[in-house]
Amino acid sequence: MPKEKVIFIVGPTATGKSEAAFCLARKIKGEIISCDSMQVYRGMPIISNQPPAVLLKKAPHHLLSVISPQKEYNVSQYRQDALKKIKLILKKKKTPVFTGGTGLYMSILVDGIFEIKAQNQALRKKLYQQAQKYGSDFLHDKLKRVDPAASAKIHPHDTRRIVRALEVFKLTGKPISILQQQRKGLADEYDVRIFCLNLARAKLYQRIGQRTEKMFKQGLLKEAAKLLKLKLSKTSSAAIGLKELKGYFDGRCGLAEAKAQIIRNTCLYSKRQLTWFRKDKRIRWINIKENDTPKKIGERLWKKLS
RNA sequence: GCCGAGGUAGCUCAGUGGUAGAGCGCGGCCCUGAAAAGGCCGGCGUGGGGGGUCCGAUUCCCUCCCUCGGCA
Repeated sequence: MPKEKVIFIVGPTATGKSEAAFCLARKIKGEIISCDSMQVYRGMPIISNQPPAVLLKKAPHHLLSVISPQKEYNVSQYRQDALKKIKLILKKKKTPVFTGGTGLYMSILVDGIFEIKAQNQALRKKLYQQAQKYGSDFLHDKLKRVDPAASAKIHPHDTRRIVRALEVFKLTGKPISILQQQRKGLADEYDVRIFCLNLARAKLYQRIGQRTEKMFKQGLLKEAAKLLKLKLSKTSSAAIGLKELKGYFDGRCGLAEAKAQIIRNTCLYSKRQLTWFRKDKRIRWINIKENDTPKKIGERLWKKLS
């Protein structure tokens, strides 16, 4: 029996993934699952650039607007949510079509993550305090003693990963470098196809600028103001646009400057996304041109599936 | 026209008589429970033009050009 297909359409932001995924899903009786760390949040459709309402109406979309922006969310939780959706969709004899730009989410789905629950906010907080007091190198030395492999891999300044590695070790008594080898993902079970949409760099940046303008026209300011009144979680508050507009609302910079910052930070983000995707050799690249319509891109994807 | 300040990286600017740095940008990379986050690497340059002093000038002197502020 042939393996069931699970499709991923990834790529840097502003390449038209949502539309292309929609067109493909239509052709193959697929249902779309978001692979995006921000679109899971409610109340931020503009800032997180969710697919337009027209598309949402015409095809089933999953994992959009499912979490309160006041709540934390993470890869592991995403993975569990996504796995449930896959089963649900396959049961209906339909094909899951993931689309989004969060490289880690994709990779954790495709390749897996270690299942042991090892997270403790209090411990984490304590470790961060230590990092601040004695420096990240201090914690890095500590890690070196319990998990030399991890410490060799993590840069002494990368506080996040050092803290995480120590947290896991303290909670489980096992080195994270060992646990990380225990992973089983979709690739072991399904016929996973990954496509990455891409544009010439200059065009990509140009589109990001255009899209940012569009977001403002759609009511970004209003949405951001509303969000900023809430006590946002660490995760949701990291959305590009929020910190920049907060500066504007607080009178620390003008609107034009805030907008320029949003565009710049989005371009930087898109570059990091590309780095992530480039290293995954399973990805099939779809180079798109300025005037390619979503329908045309959807067709190209469809042809590459068979 | 006169007086003052200044012309150094894509931008904002620092510095030095022994051919130049920082932040941002730009490019590349890493990534296993915050990932739109976090971290690492790379200087990408006819030092406004010309002349002079000097072993040696981006640095000192002269001159021209340009920009900004003040006075006319």
